[in-house]
Amino acid sequence: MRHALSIISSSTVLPPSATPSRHHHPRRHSHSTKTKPTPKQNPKPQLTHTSPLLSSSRWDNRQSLMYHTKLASKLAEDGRFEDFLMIVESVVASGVSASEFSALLNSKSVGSGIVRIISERKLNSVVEMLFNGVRNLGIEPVQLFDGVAMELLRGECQRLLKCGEVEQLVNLMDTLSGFQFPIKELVEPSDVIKLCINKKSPNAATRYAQNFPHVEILFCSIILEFGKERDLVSALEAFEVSRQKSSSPNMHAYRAIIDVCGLCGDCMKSRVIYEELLTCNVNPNTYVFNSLMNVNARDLNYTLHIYKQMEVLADAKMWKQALEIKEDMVSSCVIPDTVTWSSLIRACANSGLIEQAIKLFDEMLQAGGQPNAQCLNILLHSCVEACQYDRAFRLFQCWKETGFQQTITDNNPKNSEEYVAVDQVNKTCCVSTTMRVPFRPTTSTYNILMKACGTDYYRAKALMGEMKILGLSPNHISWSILIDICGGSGNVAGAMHILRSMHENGFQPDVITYTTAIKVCVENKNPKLAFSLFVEMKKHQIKPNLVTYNTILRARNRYGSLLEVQQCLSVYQHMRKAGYKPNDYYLKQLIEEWCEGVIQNRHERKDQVASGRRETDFGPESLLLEKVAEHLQESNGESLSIDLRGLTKVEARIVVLAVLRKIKEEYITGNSVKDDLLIILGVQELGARIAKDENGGVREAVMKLLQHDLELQVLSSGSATRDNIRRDKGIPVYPNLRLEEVLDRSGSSQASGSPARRPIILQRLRVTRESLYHWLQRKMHASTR
DNA sequence: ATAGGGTTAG
Repeated sequence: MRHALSIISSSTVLPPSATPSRHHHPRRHSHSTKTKPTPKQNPKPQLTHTSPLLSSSRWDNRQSLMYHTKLASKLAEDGRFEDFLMIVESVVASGVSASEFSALLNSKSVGSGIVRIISERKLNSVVEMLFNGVRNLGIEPVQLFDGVAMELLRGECQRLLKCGEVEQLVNLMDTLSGFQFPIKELVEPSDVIKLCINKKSPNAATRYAQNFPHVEILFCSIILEFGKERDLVSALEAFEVSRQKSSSPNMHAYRAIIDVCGLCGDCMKSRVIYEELLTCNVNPNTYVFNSLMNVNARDLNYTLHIYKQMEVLADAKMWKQALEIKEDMVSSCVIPDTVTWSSLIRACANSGLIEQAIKLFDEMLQAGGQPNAQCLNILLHSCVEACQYDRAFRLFQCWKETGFQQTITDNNPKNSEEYVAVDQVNKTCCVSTTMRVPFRPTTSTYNILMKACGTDYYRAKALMGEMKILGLSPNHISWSILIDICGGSGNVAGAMHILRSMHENGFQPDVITYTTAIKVCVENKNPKLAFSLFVEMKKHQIKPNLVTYNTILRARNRYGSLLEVQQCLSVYQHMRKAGYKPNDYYLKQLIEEWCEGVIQNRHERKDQVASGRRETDFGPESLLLEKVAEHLQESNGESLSIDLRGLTKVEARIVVLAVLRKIKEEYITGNSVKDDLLIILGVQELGARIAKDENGGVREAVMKLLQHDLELQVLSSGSATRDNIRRDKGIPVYPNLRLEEVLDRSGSSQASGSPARRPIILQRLRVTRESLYHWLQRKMHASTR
């Protein structure tokens, strides 16, 4: 075999006819008797990989393709993936499209090969090698698995689960998910996690959890599950991983581990964790506090101490407790300081309680508190958050006029006498000790006020001028806001102008600035400009973040051209490469809409879309989008074949429509249809009965779309179409590597004992070039009317 | 210890 392979790797390629027929496996002949071997038409051997056997006869090509397909399948079945890859590689190198060849492969063989490797515990490195290999050739590993192969793999995973082979199972999941393999379909995630818990393996549990988008939630449940088992050590280990893996502190995880400390009777540990949280400068939320106090309920002193800390760390929804504390303080004649007042006000403001916040501010003044700019800014910001822009400006006006040396009011100036009167009373009530010093607005104040301008660009601009008069300098935040407002008023050009003028003012736009500008373009339906900004920011070494990606992909409106959809898909792919989890939901919707645009009677379709069937009918994540991306790539223009395997019927429809839309776009730009359109539905052994539901109704759905909706002429594949497989492309031939040789030397019992294997045929459809042409004609005609 | 810009569906 080594010898054979060394010949393979040499560059000399001979046509199959050069292979002595006695070396062929007899079974193979029994299937090829239909066509008599034609005499050598072209005895000249092909010498390089780069010039495939285009001149060889049709018979030779088909014959040798089938031969290599069988050989590859056999090698895979024996788990000899290195040799397998070599075959696939050479077939692809000869010009056969990778996906078409993979469709021919007996996926059951590939599946059982992998399963065998798994059982031999050699799995990870081998599977990884195989998957990387096929991926380099342009085949997604998942394509190697059809229903039967998946079933085999699933069976093996279930066995590992039953036998409690945690490490092996999780290793496998890790490897597979690295290749976008739908691992959820192999074993129930909760079962795997349960097994990890039972085996006391937090490491395996967290490793597995990281394969899922909702990893934070899974981490929490792992921590809690260990807690239920009273296994604090494992829970802590899982918590540690969750802390390392999440970019920002996950309060849910903190709460979970504190609860678990309680469950396991180690309240001191919970305190340590809390202290750690504080040293990271993180504000725990109410839930964390509640749990902490519950766990430490027996130690009243500590609980009280915690309770006191809460009043500084006032967070959202904590206003109630905060107010209670304030009451306590006031009733015990303790006057809170400015920071405490500010925190109290923020607690209310964050909960959207502006009335309460303003009331608190009033109280603060009455109690002799010394307000400062931050405090006012908090108040102003809460008005802006609640869209009470007028109020924000009135408050600011009041600030400018009085400097808050007396009680403020944001009500009508008419009532101010009344308030002054109240103030007088207050002044006499409170021991008038503190002198109130007026304080100046800051850049932040103006930034907040600019936000309060809504879409009034000129007002915002005037504020920026006022800022300068006061000796304050606008910062990059001010500029970002100005861009946002200008764009919000529909003035994209103006927004771009501001972006450019930032440089002159000495400011570098940052991620947020660019994201804002991109948002402006997207909202004003200028995706082209949005993409150019996206390119520009990357050129300036500014890394887009999740918000940036979401913003540019968010454009919900219909994308006009093929180019725009291609750009969109490429952003999507970049995003995944950058390690962000894209929200497929939007993009799927966008792609679907774009594709459905090919159909004329859109009103009819809209109802169908509105009926809400689509959410339920999508297969493994990202397979659809990758498929569409693959088919819309410009380089793909020549080969008109669509591989629908692995897709649901809804997805299959979208992919077919995408290709049709691409054909249409190209037709408009002057490129007419060059060939029939091939649609690969799946593989099937010759003579085997087609199970109706095997392909989930994909065939029916696609037929309905093509024939009924679009009135295209569709030819179904039978055994007759086998002759057409790659009739125009060459197949490499390696006379020294023979199927029988593989069978003989592999020593596999299946090899000699198995019944004759049937040749595999592609189940596929062919849409004729003529009918596509007519369809385009009809469309053009309809659109000019 | 307190403040300001871009986002997130079901």
